[in-house]
Amino acid sequence: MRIYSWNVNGLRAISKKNFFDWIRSENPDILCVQETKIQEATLDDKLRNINGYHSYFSFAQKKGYSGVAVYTKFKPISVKHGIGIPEFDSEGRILTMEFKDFTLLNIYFPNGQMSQERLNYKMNFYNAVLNYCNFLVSQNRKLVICGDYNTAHTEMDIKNAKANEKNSGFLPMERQWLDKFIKNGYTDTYRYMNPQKVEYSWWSYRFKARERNAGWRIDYHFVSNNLLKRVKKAAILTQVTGSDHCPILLEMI
DNA sequence: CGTAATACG
Repeated sequence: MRIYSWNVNGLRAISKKNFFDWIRSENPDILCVQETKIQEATLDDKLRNINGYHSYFSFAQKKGYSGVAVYTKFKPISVKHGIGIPEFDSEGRILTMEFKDFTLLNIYFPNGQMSQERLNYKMNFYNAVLNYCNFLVSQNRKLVICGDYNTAHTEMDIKNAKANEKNSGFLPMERQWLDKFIKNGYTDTYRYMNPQKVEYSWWSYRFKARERNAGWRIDYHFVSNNLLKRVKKAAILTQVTGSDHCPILLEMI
C-alpha cells in the first residue's frame, strides 16, 4: 500500500506538465493532492476521471484558491468534506476517507505568511485538526494524516533555520504545535524511518531556491501511533519537478 | 518566481 501526497500548486497547470506521466510511472495506490486551485466548474473530465482511480475533490469558495483532492484505487467506505467548522470548511482544505483498516486525512494546512490574521487562522486550524484527530482515535480509528502542514519542524527540516525563525513556517509556536501533535500520539513517519536524513519537500520559486537546495520539509505523512507498526517506508521524491513541492511517499504493509 | 485571477503563496 503506497500513499503519496503532493502539493501540486495548481492541478490544471501540473496536468499540462508531468502529472499524468508521473501517475502512470509511479502507480500510486492512493494519491493525495493539495492546492488544486480549481472549482467544480473548471474541473474537466481528464482530471476527474483518471483510469483506475476513484477521485474526490474539496473546493474552496474562493476561485483559483486552495482545494484538495484524493485519487484512490480503493473505493472508500465513506468520504467527508471538512470537519464541521464553517470557517475552516469554506476553504476546501480537508478530506477524510474511511477505508477498511485505516482512515485517511488529506489536509492543506493554511499558510500564515500573509498577515497576523492568517497566522491566527492557521494556529486555530491546527488546534481544530488536533481535536478532530483525537476524536477519531478515541473512536478506535487508525489515522494517516498527510498533506502540506506549512511548517518545518526542527532545524534539520530547513536549510536556513536562523534566518527563518521569525517567519511563519518556522515560528516557535508553529513548531511547538508539531511537538504537541507528536505528544498526543502521532508520528512523523519520514523522521521515524529516516532519523538522520536531511531532505526537503518545498523550495520557493524565488531566488533560485531549488537549485541552491534552500528548502523546507513541510509536507508530511503523520500516522496515529496505533498504526505505526504498519509503516514500512517513508520517502521524499526530491527529483520530481512540476511544482514548488515534490511528492512524498508512505509505504505501509 | 509561479499559478490563476488581478490575490496568494
